[in-house]
Amino acid sequence: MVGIREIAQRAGVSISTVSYALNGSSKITVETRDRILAIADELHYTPNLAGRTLKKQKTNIIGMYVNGFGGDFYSHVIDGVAQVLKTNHYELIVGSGGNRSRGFIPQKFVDGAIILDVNFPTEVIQEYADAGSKIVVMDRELAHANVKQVSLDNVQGARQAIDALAATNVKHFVLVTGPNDSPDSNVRMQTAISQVEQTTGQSVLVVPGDFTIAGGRKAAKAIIDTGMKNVGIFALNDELAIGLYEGFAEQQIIVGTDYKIIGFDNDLIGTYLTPQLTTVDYSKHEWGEKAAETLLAMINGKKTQDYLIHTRVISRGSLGEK
Amino acid sequence: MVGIREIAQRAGVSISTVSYALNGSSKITVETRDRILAIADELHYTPNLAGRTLKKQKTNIIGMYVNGFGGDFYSHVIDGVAQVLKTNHYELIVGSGGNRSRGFIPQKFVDGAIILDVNFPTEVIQEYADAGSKIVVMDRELAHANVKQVSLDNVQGARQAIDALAATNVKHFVLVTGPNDSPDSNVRMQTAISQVEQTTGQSVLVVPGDFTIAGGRKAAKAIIDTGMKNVGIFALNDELAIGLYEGFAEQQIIVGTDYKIIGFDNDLIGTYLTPQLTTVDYSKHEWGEKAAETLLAMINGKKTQDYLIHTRVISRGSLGEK
DNA sequence: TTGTATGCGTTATCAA
DNA sequence: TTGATAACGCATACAA
Repeated sequence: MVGIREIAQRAGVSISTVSYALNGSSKITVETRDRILAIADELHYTPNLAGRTLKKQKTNIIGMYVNGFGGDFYSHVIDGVAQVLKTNHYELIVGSGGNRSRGFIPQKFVDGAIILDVNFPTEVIQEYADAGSKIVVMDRELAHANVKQVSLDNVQGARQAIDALAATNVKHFVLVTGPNDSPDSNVRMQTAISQVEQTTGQSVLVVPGDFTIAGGRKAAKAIIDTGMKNVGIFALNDELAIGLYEGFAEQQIIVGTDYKIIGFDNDLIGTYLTPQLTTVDYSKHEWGEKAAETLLAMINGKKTQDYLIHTRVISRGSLGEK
Repeated sequence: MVGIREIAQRAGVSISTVSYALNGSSKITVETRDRILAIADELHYTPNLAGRTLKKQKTNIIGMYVNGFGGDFYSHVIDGVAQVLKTNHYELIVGSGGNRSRGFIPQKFVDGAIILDVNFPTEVIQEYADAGSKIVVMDRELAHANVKQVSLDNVQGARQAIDALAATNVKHFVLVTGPNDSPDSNVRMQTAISQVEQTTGQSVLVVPGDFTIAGGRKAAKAIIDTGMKNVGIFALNDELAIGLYEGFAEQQIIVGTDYKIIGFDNDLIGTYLTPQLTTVDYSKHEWGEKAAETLLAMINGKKTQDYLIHTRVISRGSLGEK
């Protein structure tokens, strides 16, 4: 490992002079600086991160924690985060699936963290925040001086979904939900239920799901078994909707007439279904951007506030449109 | 930041005693150890990574570099890597899209790196390896003492694809390729061409693509324009195949009769096409596992060799199978 | 069994 | 303009 010591020796100067040269200080002459830089280059010198971090107590690295990398979703969120960090000269590292790299947060190896992983326990986040780490959460509510939220506007999205369904004059409303412990699922569900009651006066049938394709398939069977016709289904995410399609297809039922479906998330696969899936969309990229911007503001001691990402319906055909 | 110094003070011992206690050394009495650990726990002590790294010259962190997180692909590979690392008590950090975090490699912040990103320049890898970093490449050939390859058996896969097409007695063979500078594309193409010549004696039409859906759509137009019928198309990846489906669909052409298609990669979306896409499959998870195992072996100074991931055809319908 | 002292690579303060 | 030196947090050889 070649360090500033070796460079200093070769250049016949002290290590502090080398440090000045490498950091572009104006305290030394241009000649010495150039000479030192040339030697550093020749030796393929790269500063040691651990040493620098130890001294500076700052890494310029942000940690992002996600649930997994599957599907099209995280890709766009991470891209949004990465873009903002890049222009602000921060590094991004991504940890997934509850591996121990979350330890980077209390160890201060990351200057801040962005969390989009329901499996990351809230108590742990709280503990880290107590210890002084700056954190942005994208998937829960958490009031803490060192934590800010950048969340999806699930309320708006659920209302839009119900309104779109109601506009097709369906007779029955069905909700296919996510897991019980998912805040996203619960907010969407509660909002949808009250929205149906307020705007149509009708009641709602709730079919429990789990945000997976398999769950949607099971839900389809349950819905068929009720014998109801002209039903509008709000699948609380697109994976459930995909499962519904599959479940209905097994019974030769085409979506869009007796069963109208609207999803949530605008998953790419929805565009490959027949008919294409109508869904609640939002900018995943923007979501990531805002999370990163908020975190950087916190780190730099600027004022910030929680942020909501707005939603909109993309009409594609699964409500029988066109 | 609470460090061993503060713990030592509270416990009325020296910092080395604290260090021994924290590292479970048997040099100290059980009582002092427990007492120290209790205090550490009470103060919410977390070891500082930079300090420890500086001393140990080892981080137990592996860096993985991918092209992006889009789609279903990287998810499985990363899972495979993560699983092996976890059981061996290594951390995984993932960098994507040419961000500067690749600097972690020469800075020795990662003990080794796994690269699956064609945009990661080979010269840079070589330079890092020259400087002593251990690296596993999954997407290119690179002979170097500090670099091992864990690659897809593109030759086997391409042969299997051509054989499957040939078995349907197509008259014409068409290849839709990836970018010129993609080793995957080039190996598959060259193998496919010679396989067609050797087994059928026929010649091959090559339509340049770029591994994207848009590229596939364009290729579909080009193929239709030739006026050929009964043609077997080997799309060098599934995204191209998806684009082909779309391009054919625009002309009301259903895949599987005049145009038979086989893809490569077994992308999830292929199962949502009609007919479902027949494709060359391989275990993405195993690919990741082998890469991680190889890297760990290198780090631990064990003997290793390059590894090939084998392939197989999954028959689903786009060759006109039932 | 515990303490003292040194060094990992870097930055930064102070003195020359 | 440059150099000597301390400090960051931790691990460990050696002394007590």
